[in-house]
Amino acid sequence: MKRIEKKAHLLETAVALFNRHGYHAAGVDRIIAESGIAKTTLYRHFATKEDLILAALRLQDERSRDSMRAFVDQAATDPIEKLLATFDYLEAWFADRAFHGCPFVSAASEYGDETDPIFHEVALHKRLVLAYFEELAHAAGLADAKRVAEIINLLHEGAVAVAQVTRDPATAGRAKEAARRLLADEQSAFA
Amino acid sequence: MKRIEKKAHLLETAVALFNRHGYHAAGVDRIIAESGIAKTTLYRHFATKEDLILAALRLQDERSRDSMRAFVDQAATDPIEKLLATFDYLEAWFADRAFHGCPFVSAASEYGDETDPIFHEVALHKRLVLAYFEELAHAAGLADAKRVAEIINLLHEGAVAVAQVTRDPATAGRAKEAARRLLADEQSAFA
DNA sequence: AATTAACGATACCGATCTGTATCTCTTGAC
DNA sequence: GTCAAGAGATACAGATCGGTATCGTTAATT
Repeated sequence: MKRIEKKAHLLETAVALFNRHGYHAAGVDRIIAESGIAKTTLYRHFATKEDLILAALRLQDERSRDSMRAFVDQAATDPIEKLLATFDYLEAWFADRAFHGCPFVSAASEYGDETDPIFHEVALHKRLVLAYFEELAHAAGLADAKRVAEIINLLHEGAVAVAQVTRDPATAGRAKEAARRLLADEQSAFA
Repeated sequence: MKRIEKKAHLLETAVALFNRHGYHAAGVDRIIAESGIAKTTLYRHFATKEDLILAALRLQDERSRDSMRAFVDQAATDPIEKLLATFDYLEAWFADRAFHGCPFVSAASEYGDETDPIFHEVALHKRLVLAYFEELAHAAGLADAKRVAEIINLLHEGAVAVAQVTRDPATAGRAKEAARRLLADEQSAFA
């Protein structure tokens, strides 16, 4: 395994353990044991555990937003349908055995101080996701794209939190139905 | 301070520290240091840290459901207005400096194993809150009270998650507006 | 008032935490 | 082929984790 592959493998292992056990509970020793890579190597790539957490969050930020976009693009062309398709993306995520809630919300729970770099990274991710919803709402020609995006975002976050506890992927479908009705309202208001 | 007061003080301190720093990060040593009570005393009242966490969750379960009910009862008499008033309760919660997200969702993040007693306690709380919404929806004479309750619940959880990161109490108002429109739909469907 | 039993503060236990120092080995350049 | 430089594994360091044993003190009962 090459140097860069080790770094990637380390990150993947860290992401999995952070998501399953939380950021404090998943220790560096556990991550290196699971990945089979030496601790020295880990600390060569990541100066501190905080750096590792930040890298794990950044990786998941890019990956999740890219894959949601890809999923949505192949699911629909109409912007309104794209907004609704984001909930199908959620449903697939919830059905994954590795789903244990939103890793960003979990990070915000464990590092809730607003001055913490980890909290900052979480806030950044959430802003980017919201911006994506707003982009879709704007493309749909909705009058108040920002407000619509916030509502879609609320339903997303709610679905994730509910599914985290109920472990029921159908939660996404209920959020989608609510979104559909709210979007219909928005459209008819300016028909 | 009497024995029972010490136990209560210990619990209050634990609740505050768990919410601010998370369940793993808030160690027993920190809790006793902050409360000024001996470790022996803590372990006389709570066999393990897990017991303390469970007690903290149960306390917050009772307290939060009781206070939400009290808030709602003094805010409105009509069941639909009561459902909407739950969002005003959220707004007041978000505005509290001690707000750091839902302590139950945070617990589920750190103890995500479905066999964990802590996870079980979280699931119980969430079921009870949902049952309250369903009770209100039923009292409102809505056809599908269960589905309505689930939607209200989605908006609640979403508002909490969003407010945890944005620290914006107005989030509750946006969720309330969405709820109002969805409830109007429900009512007009059977008008 | 004497005795007993429970309680609280301190010191300590082994395990685990993040992070580092050491020492060996591999690998690439000349 | 030789030497140098960087990477890996191991052992360890200091701090903190959850939990306990010891011991002094308080408080209730007879």
